[in-house]
Amino acid sequence: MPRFSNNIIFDLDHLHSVVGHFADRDAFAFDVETFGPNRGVAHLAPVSWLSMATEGAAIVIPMGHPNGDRLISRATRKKNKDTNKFDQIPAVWAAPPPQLRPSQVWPVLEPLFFSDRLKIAHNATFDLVTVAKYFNDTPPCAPYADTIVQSWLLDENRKSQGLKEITKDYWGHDYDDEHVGRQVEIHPFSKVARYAYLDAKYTWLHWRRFDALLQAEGLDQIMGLEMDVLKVLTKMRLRGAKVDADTLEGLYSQFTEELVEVEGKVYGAAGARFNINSVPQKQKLLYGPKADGGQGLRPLKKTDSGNPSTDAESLEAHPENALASALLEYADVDKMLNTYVLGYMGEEGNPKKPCRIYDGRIHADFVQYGTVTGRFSCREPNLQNIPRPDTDKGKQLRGLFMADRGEKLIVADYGQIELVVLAHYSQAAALVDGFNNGIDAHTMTAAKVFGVDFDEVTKAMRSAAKGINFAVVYGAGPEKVAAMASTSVKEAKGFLKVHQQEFPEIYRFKDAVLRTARTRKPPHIRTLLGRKRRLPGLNYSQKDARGYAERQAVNSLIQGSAADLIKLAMVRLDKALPEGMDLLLTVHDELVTSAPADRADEAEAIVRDAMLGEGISKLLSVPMTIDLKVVDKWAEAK
DNA sequence: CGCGATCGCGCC
DNA sequence: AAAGGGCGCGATCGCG
Repeated sequence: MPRFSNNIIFDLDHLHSVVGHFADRDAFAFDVETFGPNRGVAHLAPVSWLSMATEGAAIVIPMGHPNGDRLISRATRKKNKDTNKFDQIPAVWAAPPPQLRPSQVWPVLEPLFFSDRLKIAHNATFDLVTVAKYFNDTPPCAPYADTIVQSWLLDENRKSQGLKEITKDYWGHDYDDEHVGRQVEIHPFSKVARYAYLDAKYTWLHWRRFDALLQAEGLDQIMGLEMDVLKVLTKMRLRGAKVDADTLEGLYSQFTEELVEVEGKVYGAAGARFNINSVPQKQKLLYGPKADGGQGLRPLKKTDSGNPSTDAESLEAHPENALASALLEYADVDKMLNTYVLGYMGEEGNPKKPCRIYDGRIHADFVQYGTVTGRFSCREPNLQNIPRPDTDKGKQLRGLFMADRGEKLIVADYGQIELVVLAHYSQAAALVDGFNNGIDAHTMTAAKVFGVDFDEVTKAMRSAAKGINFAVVYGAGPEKVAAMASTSVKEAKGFLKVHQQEFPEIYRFKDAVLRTARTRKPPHIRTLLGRKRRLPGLNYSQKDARGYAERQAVNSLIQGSAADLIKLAMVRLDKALPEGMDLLLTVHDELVTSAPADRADEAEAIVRDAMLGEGISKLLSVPMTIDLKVVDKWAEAK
C-alpha cells in the first residue's frame, strides 16, 4: 500500500486488495462524506465517499460523486423576479469519472467493519449510524475509538473539538479553508478526494497521538468507559424515541389558537401593536414613562448590558399590571409552541427548522463530548429540556413521548444523586446517616438547620433547606439562598452559618478539593471514575474570577461523578437488556427504557440492577436509590 | 444574507 | 468579568 499518497479506488480488484491490507492491521480510521438535503442526519444521510487510513497508508473510495474536475460554469447568484430574492445557481462541472456503486462497495467492506479490528472515527456515532443503513440498520461492531472523545477527555475546555480545529492545533495543518465537507457535492472531484483522504489520515494520526496522551494522563480507564458508552449512544440514535404525531398536530392547533388570543391581550394592555418578541420594545413599553406610552414600571433588575430585564421574574414582580401579566402568558405559550411543537414538526420551506420526526421517531443526538463536566448534551432536538409534567402544557408535551404499541416505558431516575455523591465524598455524618436511614435529604437538612425533629419539618423549612443544598452544590451565596427561600439575606446568612456548624465535613471537603486541585498542573479535579476537569482559573489572582473557578471545581466533581455513574449504569443496562428492549433516553439522572408490556417486570428488574447493582453501589459509601415507574407515556412518570 | 451576540427560558 | 453549576434553542438585532 502506498504511504499516505492520495490513493483513489475505482475498481473492485483494487478495492479487494486494499481491504485485504486493512484486514492485516489491528486498527483503522474511517470517515464518510454524505451529501444531499439530509447530509447531516446520520440515519438518513447517503454516503458518496468513504475514506480509510491506517499506519502509513490511506485510501478514498468515491461512490457517486457528481462532479469531475473541469469547470463548465461558475456558481452565480441571480435575482428571482417572483420572490425578489437571490437564487443560488451552483457551479457546473464536467462529468465525473466512473465510480464504484455503493452496492458494490459495502459488501466488500462488510467483513472488515464487522471484524474485531479497532474502528476509529472522529465523532464516531455519526459515521457508525451513517454506515449502518448499508448493513440492515446494523452499525459496524465494536471495538471503537473516537478521536473527538479523546480530544475532549484531553481538553474539555476547548472551544471546538472539530477535526479541522484540532488538526490545526496539534499538527499545524489547516486543510479545509474552503469548507469542502460542508457540502461535498458542489466541489470538484479531486478536491473532495483530497479532503476525504485528509480526514481519514488525520483521524488516524490523532488517534495514535491521543492514545499515548490519554495513557500518560491516566485517562485510559475513563476512555474505556466512554467507548462502551459510544456503543450505547449509537444504538439509541438508530432506534429513536417514538412521538405521537397526531397529538402533536393537535397541540399545534391548540397552542397556535391560544397564542393569537394571548397576543390580543398583550396588544390590548399595551394600547398598541408592537413586535411582541422584541426585548428592546418590551423594555420601552414596560419601563418607559407613561407620557411615551409606557407603563412606567420600576425595573426589578438589569440585564448584563445594563438594560432593565423583561424576564419572568421581573414581570412577576408586577402582578397588578395587565401588560406584565399578559406578556408572561404570551412567553409561556410562545415557548411551548415554537421551541417544542414546531421544533419537532418543523416549518414547511424553512431549512433552518426541519421536521425532526422521520419514521414516527425522533433520533436525537446525545453529544458525548457536549459538556465540560462529563454529562451529555443533546441536540436536534434537545430531549433533555422537555417541560416537566407539572403543568397542563408540560404534561401534554412530555406525553408525546410514548411507548410503542404493546410496549411500556420504564422510567427510572436516581434520587438526589448529587447529594449522595456529596455525602460520599464529604462523609458528612448527618448526611450519611440520613441516606442510610432513607430520609429525604432536604428534610434532613431542614431538621438540622432549624433544630427540629424530622416530623416537625414544615414545607417552608424543607424548601429553605433545598435552597441551601443547592447553594452547597452550586456554590451560591446568601442572596440566592434568600431568593429561593423567600426570606431576607440576613436570615439566609444565618441559615448558612448554622448549616456550616451542622455539616462541618462538607466545608472541610470543599477546602480539601480546592487545595488538592490547585497543586496540580494544570489545576484540575478528578471525578469518581478519573475524569478530569481542568480549571486554570483556580490560580487566578483576581478574586472573583478565582471564586468562579472554585465553584466550578466543586460542582464539576459532584456533577461529573454523577455523570460517571449514570454512564456506567447505561453501559450495564445496555449489556443486560435482551433483544426487544432498548434504552431510549438519558437525562442526567434519568434513564428511559422500552420493553414489551408483558415483560415489564423483567425489564424493571434489569433497570434496577443496572442502576443500583453491585458494580455501581460498590463505588459509593452511601446507598443510592432510584424512583422507577412503568408507564405508557413519559409524562406519567412522577 | 449569514453570523455572532444578547436576552430569555426549558431541563437536571 | 463572574458570588448558582451544567446545557440547547428561538427570536431579535447589529455587523460585515
